Amino acid sequence: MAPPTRTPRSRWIEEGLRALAAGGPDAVRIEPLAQALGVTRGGFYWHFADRRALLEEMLDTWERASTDEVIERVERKGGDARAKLRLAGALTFTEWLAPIDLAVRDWARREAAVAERLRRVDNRRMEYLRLLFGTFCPDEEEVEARSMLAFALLIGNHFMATDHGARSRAEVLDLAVRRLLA
Amino acid sequence: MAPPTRTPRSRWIEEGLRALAAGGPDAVRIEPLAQALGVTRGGFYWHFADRRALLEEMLDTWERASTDEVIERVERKGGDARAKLRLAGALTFTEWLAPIDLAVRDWARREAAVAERLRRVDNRRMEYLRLLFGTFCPDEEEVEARSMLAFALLIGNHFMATDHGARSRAEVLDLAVRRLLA
DNA sequence: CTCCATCCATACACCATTGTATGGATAGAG
DNA sequence: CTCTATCCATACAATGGTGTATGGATGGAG
Repeated sequence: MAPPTRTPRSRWIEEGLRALAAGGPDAVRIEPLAQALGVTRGGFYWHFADRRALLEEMLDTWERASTDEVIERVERKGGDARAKLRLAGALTFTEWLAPIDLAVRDWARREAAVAERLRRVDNRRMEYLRLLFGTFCPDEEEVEARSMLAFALLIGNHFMATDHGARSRAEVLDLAVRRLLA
Repeated sequence: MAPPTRTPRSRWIEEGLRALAAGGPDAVRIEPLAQALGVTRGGFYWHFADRRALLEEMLDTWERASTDEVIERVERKGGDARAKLRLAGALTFTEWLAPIDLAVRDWARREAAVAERLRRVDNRRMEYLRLLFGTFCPDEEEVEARSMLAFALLIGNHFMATDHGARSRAEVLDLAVRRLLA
């Protein structure tokens, strides 16, 4: 009754996320996407009502991948709070997720609906940070300050373009992280 | 010999920066810019060779405004290192400069020439941060860590979309800043 | 008053992309 | 083998931009 889906929704979404990561939301164009997938736009409008619908589903996919899935993996691996903090940071800013995160972050500045999603995602992450910092930080104000600093550090690490003399960026990052986990 | 320039280069650049701040580099389109200035594109191509040339000059303007001018103003005002740090942060992320900074930061991810400029700007800022932190921080590694954390905090502050329960963002920011200046 | 540097309007050719409409192609269920 | 759900190709009209060419306006210097 159904021949195997040749290029299903998921492939359009995947390719869309790749385009978003590489060039921002304005770079998510149907025509080039189809070209990248080796087909014409014909099939696209069978799967999606229009461009907006694709963007919407891309964000759905990203939202799930960058919160629940990350936290679940961290919890499954276990370890003490400091290890969990390091792992959570690494998993939310993988080579695949980081550029999408940054693109969405910039996108959110100009689209209220995207901002709303980012707020949900960031709040979920901060919630988790507070939980972890809270396990070895008695003062509530310090938990909040460290959580914000930690989150900002990860974002800044990707958005900053500085050299650090003899040190590598990774070394400086580690220095900063150590300070936050002290 | 010269009638008063009606809409000189500077007005195109200014409007261009406004568009960049609001919608990223892809939103800097000649036609809408002209419309915003109440003229047609006729005059644009008298001032600039093409769209690229405008973008280039916009970045020139931004580069100057967000480094030399800021540092010069901070030094003129004076005060101790901690006061200078706070002021420098406030001046580089004014309501006018902040959104341009963020847009350029995202833009730099996909255009090598923009990345090169941002590197210059960020290095100049970090240099200044190191200088100031160095006045009350003996350990060189700590100077580097604090400088990076401070810079990342300011960027993250604008790119993050979190709530903080009872506290306001400004309060949490202040908590974090205090921790960095301790 | 005239001239000319400066800026603007208009028209043109061109391009990339969107969304719609319609007619296939294809492969597994039956 | 046939049927049908699924997907693709193609053609079309429309939109919104780019850059070029050309012919004005306009107002202060002289």
